[in-house]
Amino acid sequence: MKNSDRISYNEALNPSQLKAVNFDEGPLLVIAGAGSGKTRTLTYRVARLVEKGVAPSSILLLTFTRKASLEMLKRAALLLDNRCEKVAGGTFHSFANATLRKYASKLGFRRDFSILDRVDSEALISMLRKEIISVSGHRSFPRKHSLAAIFSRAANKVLTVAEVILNDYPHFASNLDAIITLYNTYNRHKVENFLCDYDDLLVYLKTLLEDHQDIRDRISSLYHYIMVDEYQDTNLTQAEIIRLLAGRRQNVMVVGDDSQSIYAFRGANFKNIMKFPEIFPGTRIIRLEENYRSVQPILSLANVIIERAKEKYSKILFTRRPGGPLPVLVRADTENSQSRFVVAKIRELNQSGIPLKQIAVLFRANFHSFDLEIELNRAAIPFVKVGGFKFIESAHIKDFLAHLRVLSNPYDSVCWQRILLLLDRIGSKNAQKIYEAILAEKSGYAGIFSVKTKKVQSSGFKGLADLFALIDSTPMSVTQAGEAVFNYYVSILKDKYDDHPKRTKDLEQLLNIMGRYRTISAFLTDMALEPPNTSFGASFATDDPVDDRLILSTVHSAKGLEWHTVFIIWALEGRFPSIHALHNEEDLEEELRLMYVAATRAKENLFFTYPSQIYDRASGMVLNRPSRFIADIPGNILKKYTTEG
DNA sequence: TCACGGAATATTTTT
DNA sequence: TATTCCGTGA
Repeated sequence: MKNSDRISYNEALNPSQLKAVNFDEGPLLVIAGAGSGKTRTLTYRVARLVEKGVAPSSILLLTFTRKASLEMLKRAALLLDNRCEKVAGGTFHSFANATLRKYASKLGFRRDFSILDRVDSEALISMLRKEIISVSGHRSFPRKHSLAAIFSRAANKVLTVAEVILNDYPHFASNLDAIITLYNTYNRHKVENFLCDYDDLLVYLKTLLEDHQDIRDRISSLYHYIMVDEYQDTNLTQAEIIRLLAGRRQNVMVVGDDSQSIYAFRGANFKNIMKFPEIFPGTRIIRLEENYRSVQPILSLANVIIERAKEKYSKILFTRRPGGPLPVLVRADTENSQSRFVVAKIRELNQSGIPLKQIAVLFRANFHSFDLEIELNRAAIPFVKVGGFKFIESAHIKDFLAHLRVLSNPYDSVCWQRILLLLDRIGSKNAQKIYEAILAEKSGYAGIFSVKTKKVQSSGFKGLADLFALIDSTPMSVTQAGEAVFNYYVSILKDKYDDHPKRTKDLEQLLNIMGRYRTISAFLTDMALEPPNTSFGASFATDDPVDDRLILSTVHSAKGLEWHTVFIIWALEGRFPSIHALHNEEDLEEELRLMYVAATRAKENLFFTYPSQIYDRASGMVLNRPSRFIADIPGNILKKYTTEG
């Protein structure tokens, strides 16, 4: 662990990186191009501050994923020593959560509030929706998924629901009033039942800092140095939180790339990075423009693509990796010939010695890979599709966790609903009644013991009450409580799913994880904010020795990654850019950046493919032109090619 | 009021 | 491909 030699910053870093790492006080904006060693720079800066004697706990490092922050601190610890692991921070959401638990009372909130993930908030919306619709009686009311998207967008962009609908969902305008009513109901319900969705965490933190100067001063005096990764992906609320935390010191270093801002649909505002110097006067700007990833032809093409962006910090990436083949644009006849071309090319590369896991196929939307997946199966090429399946969102995990969640927050209506619907003969109406009866007792989850309705006798309700009685009467460790729930739930699981062995394994693994926690709420918080992302059951069950697999991924999920060879399929006008973005300039700009992100994933080889003509059923349009982002690029930068047959 | 089955629908998703 | 939603019969 200990590294007694001094860190050799001069050898490890290029001049720009070094400037950023050695930067001392004041606001700093690092524009870090794709593949320019952004993580390296942050890591070295953490190490340097700690080496200089700055207390690790007074450094706050905020990121978007748990993986990113762990990775950086681990690498910093390797450079210096494990003091670096003590640096404060994590994700925006986990930081917000920790702060809110501490000061919950200031906001009139229970300390044991529940965190709703996307599935939970959709469930809640769906629950509340039934009441609204029966009143207003509209057909073609948006689905819960769309409703959650609208609400989240409103929160993230600091807009009203009406504005969001009129701007982005005009086809729901006829339901405007009902949707607004539902939104208000949703928000009220969350407050009354101590539920926080992801967006609330940020909004409440911002409110806390704004409304309570004493708390703001206390928190901001804790952190002498603040660093933010992926700043281009912050939304207005997050930018405001940073501003409020910066306090008088203004020692804020943000790192990002405006050209890689691709999360506007989630409320990210890439203008935050443009405006940073205005918010923090005296900002020093450092650009990292040397790319360590791609060969020159790929970089030249990427530069041409992003050149067309209207608003950006100008930067020209360069590389010291000359040579390499030109990127290729391949025109195929049909969707299937596109797939067959990709399969054939992958075979060829693989036979020439490129491991499958060094090859990725990227696409704009998840369903774009369906046909390719069929061809890959036929060709017996193993692959993994990333970003698809979410372990923590699978029903059996959510069922299990729901039983634990009502223990810490007995008002958690979403979980009660979930728990009760598992029982025979109990549907949404009965569940609602029982939930109200539990609350009426005003004795926490113990209210369940005194619930008495006719239906309740014949259903499995007794078993459920027994479970809570057991937990209530016996002092239990976290794991023991988990085991009690597990023993109760497995019988339901076996009834409900024919693949229960795999799911049971998942739960057993989850019990193992629980052993690491001292309290149930700590466990639940991590499951909501920093969950494990693989299915244990699946990895043990599919005893597959193959770990060399081709990667299929959406472009969004590919950000930050790199491969020897990258295929970008469906480089077709109407697909990429998406048909939904064609009539809005801002959306088109984002599609352009998305294409840039896609292209800059490749180290050696880059292929774009498109079918020459397809009928898009959703829009009723024929799509037959290559993506505008690469259509007119000269042949000395992008080679054109047509599949035969 | 619940359970079930068929028809309709679908951009992207770090928390 | 996988959900979600809605109508039907018990």
